[in-house]
Amino acid sequence: MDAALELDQTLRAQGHRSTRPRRAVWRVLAGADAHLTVEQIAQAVREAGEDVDLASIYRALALFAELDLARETHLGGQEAARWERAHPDEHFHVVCGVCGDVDHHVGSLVAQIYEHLDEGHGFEVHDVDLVVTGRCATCRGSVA
Amino acid sequence: MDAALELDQTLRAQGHRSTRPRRAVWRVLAGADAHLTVEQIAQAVREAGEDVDLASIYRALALFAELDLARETHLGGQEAARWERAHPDEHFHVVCGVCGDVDHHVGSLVAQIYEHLDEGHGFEVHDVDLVVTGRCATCRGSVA
DNA sequence: GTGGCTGCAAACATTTTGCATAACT
DNA sequence: AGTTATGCAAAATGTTTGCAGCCAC
Repeated sequence: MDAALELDQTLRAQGHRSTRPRRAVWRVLAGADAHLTVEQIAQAVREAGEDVDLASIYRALALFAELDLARETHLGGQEAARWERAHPDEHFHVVCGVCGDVDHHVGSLVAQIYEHLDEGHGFEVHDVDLVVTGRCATCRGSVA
Repeated sequence: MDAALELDQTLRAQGHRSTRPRRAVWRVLAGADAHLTVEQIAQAVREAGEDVDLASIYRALALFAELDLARETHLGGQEAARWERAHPDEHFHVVCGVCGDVDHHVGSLVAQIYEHLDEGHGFEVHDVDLVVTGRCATCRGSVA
């Protein structure tokens, strides 16, 4: 239970409480391989036998983001936000508009952006949100 | 009236009509230097003496996007969408969280992303949405 | 004249908030 | 016990849609 420990310790270290809803949300987030909407998290929590109110999920996620445990991403336009456990490595998202698949791309691009803005323009970068939409190789091949 | 002509011709070429609301929205979009929310566009249209319903603005913008006349961007999280006239050059947005200023950065980064994904992974890129948040040089200096 | 477009109002989806109660420490 | 966090419900926000009438073609 590595992830569970990380949650408990991080929460306590900042004066927050380790509660059942927070643990339930975290368990889903840490066990998921994909980017989940809040609705999907709610459903996964329900399927795990627990029940957490949507509002509490929102509050838990906001707290996790503040503690750098989770990260919010907006893949499409006004679509619902997606959440994932915070990864130490910088990455960006590649979304296929046909099959809806979301890929992580870890590379030097994000780091390049940091450098470019910091050294070149004196801009202190907090966050880089890079979403690429298009057609993945598989869908590209199957249609034409 | 260069922009006005572009609108009329593009609309007609695709079988759409040149209407008063569409022209009003376009005039604002073409004359603005910044990224406007739909609400801001509505206000600007009103200040210009015309009156266009919000729904019509949404519909006009959706059409403009389809015709590659305008481009939608989501700067923050669940904030309202921002609109700007489509520029031929690829650029990305740099947002200062302190003063709220939004900068355009034209550079090779976006083009690099295209190449990287297309040649390296067979992914056909439709769109690159890159938003960088942080503190601009001015705000960085004034606070310390 | 006709079909696309607009305005209005109502629906929708997502996220936030107020408050009484429950639960963690 | 003392608070902090939760659940519930209601509000806020941004965007979409159905439909009757209007306007560009």
